[in-house]
Amino acid sequence: MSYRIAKVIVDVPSRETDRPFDYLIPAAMQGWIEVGSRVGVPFGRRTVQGFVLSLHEDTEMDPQRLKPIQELLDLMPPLPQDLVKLAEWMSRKYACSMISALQAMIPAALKGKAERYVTVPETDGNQDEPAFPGENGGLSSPVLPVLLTGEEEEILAYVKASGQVTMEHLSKRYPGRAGEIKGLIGRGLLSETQMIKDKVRKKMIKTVAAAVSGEAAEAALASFSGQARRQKEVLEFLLEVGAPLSLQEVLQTLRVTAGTVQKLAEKGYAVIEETEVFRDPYKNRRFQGSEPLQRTPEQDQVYRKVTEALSARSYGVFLLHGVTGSGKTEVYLQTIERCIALGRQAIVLVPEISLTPQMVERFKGRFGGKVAVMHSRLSTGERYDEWRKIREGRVQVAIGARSAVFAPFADLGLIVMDEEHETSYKQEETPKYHARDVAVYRARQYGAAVILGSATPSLESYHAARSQADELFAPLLLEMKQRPAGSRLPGVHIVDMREELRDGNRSMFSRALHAGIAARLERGEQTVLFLNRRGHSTFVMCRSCGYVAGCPECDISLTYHQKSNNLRCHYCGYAAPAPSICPECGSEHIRYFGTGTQRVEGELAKLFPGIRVIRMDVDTTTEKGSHEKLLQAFREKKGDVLLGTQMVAKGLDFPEVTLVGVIAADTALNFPDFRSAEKTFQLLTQVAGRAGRHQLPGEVFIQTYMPDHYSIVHASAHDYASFVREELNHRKAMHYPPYSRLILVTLSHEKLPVLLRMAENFAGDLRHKAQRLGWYGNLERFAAEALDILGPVASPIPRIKNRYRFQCMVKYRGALDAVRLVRETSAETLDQLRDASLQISIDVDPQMLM
DNA sequence: AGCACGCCGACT
DNA sequence: GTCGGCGTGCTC
Repeated sequence: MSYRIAKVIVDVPSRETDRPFDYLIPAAMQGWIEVGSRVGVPFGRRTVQGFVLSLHEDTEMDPQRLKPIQELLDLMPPLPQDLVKLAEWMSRKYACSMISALQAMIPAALKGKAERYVTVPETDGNQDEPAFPGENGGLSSPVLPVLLTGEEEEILAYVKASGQVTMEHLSKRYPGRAGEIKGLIGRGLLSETQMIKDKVRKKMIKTVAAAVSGEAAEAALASFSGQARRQKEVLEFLLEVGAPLSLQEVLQTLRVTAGTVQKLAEKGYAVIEETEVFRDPYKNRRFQGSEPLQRTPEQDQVYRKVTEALSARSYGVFLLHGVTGSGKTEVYLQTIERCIALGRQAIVLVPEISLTPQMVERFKGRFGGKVAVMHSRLSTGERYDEWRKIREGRVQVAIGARSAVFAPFADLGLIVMDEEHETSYKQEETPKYHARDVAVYRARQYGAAVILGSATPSLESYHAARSQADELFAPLLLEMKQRPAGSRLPGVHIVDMREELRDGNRSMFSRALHAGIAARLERGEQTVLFLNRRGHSTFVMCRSCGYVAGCPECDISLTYHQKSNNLRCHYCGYAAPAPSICPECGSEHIRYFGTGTQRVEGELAKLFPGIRVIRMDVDTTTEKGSHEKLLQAFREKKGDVLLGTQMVAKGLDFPEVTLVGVIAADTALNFPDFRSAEKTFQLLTQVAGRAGRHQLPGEVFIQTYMPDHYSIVHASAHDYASFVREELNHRKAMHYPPYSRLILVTLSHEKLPVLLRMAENFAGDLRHKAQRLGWYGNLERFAAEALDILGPVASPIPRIKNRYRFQCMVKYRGALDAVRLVRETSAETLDQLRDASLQISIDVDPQMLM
């Protein structure tokens, strides 16, 4: 049986090309082309990269019209078959194109682009067979006495002399002569070929090894006269080592030249080979080994449940609700160990922000060379190599952020998702997937286990575990409530800032927090101060007229960057120098409202002269490694206070921190997002978990203007269950997730009035269709299957990059295929309106409503 | 997305 | 007269 046809998804990001195209498989590629292969195919008048979706013996197309696959780009298909299936599922679930789903699964290094080459065709016999009958060559002019201009002669001669030239190089050498080059190609005097070129090559090094041994080696050594002393030395060295060495290394150690080694190789005494090497981002790091700890009874119970599923090779999702400090990581490590012992592989997902060197250290320490790390700070080449280690089965564990969920293991056994509730698991760009959903789907494919770990599980996961309503996603709830001996949850005090103000304290520190910091300074203990970044952006405002510097292309205020003294838009990248007088009224009272953290830092310096503050925010952590350096400094007690945003709340463990202060707990609460209470609760619980993890008892102060808000009250009591009960009641009443599902549709256009009309049009169509299906408007009646459409309304950021934005929110419940409805309606709208400026973006299960 | 074809304005 | 503007249509 032979497959002659391959269905290929081409790398052309457009709605019309988001379907498979049929290609012939050339005889020479038979058996090499597989599902998941990356190929170069002719597409229109150019060559593009594509992925093989499936293989067939036949085609529904006219076989005459099919073109053959031009090249196979990798020996091993970059995508195993299961990932191709996953991509199909993703494109349905998230309304994204197949190519964007496939692209998300492979490292950027494999996003090849065609490069054009020009050669002089061989003209020995003057009747050139056209490469593809029926192609442009069909009518090719018989070889007439051609008249060439001097310019053309020159180009022709140059190409002939060089053999093969890239088009890029040629047009650089002959600027403005594109017409001539095209003409030559058109007349068949030059021929053009295209080949896909990868972004990165495999890194190759030369190695040397002795090619002789034993008696032959003795004889070889003896054969050297006094002339070739250096060669003899090299051979002696190689024989002594007895294994291949990098050429570089040999040259450096023996202080010889490459020529010497070359000579030795020519005599047949040594072999020089090209070997590929893996770029190792952790090459110069040593990791301290670690041994499994004795499991506590709680840890043991979790361990047993998960490993049972592992041994049975049965799909299972486990929601591990463990309080901060209950030892979740140790459970992960031990279950992974078991997974590896069973001959299977594991993926560890962590939020980008907590993928710190400490985290990597723990896994490298336990599993050493069995671990590949996928970090966003790696270079394209490094990422590619870590990925290849996974694909080629050289490692058993992959640890990384969101995209590591696609790690191409052959027999995936376990996926651990730490801090399961984090919003960073949802990708905000296309494909807008949620790593949790992808993890669950993959686990079903492989009969694998998923551990979702968190001290504050997302309401979606928790509710799914409690209700067991969803057959596919019904996690088993496992709890770890105990902290290890010797550490207790800290006492949490809520400070009512309204009262402070009433009593005449206008500072950002309450009297209690102030006293707390003072006491720590005296005792030489450390403090962590946390400031919610939201609502504390660094905008520029004129104090006399109220002017705020905004982006001319986006309806958003510009952010002040201290380093470059300019203003930038973080949506479109617009930058302008910071003004010293107000452009509106000319006043000099224009002020840069520094980051919240800068202001807090200033105030601390005023209140506690000589205090050493380590500030961690976007300004101080942009440089590579600065994050780690600041934490290291704090650990070495080079600072009294660690002051920062989100990033100080994540999994940090400092023995000498006995005080944690939250400057303003409610900034996030005032956000118009139905998850704001949940986010606040999660954040406060995280932060509160930072104090007193070791021998010293800890204390937490939460400053707020809403001391009675349930998210604050329950966080301060470390009471997840009560918070969830209350929050779920709200969600139910409002028909918000987990009692409904959401799809956010954003329409954008250059012209506001046009957009308005089109958005109304779209929403109207959507309503009609939903009505016809009998889905529409039943949400309020608590029907099992119901759908509602809100909007269109202006998006929270009404204009980005000079494009206006309106959005519709689809809320639905039950097993309706609402995504399909939205996708089809959006396609119809685009087809009917035929307005190139209109864009429709679909976000399924949106996390950010802002 | 490209890349070509096709039909109307300001220039040697 | 033509060089070149970008509308629109297609890609196995």
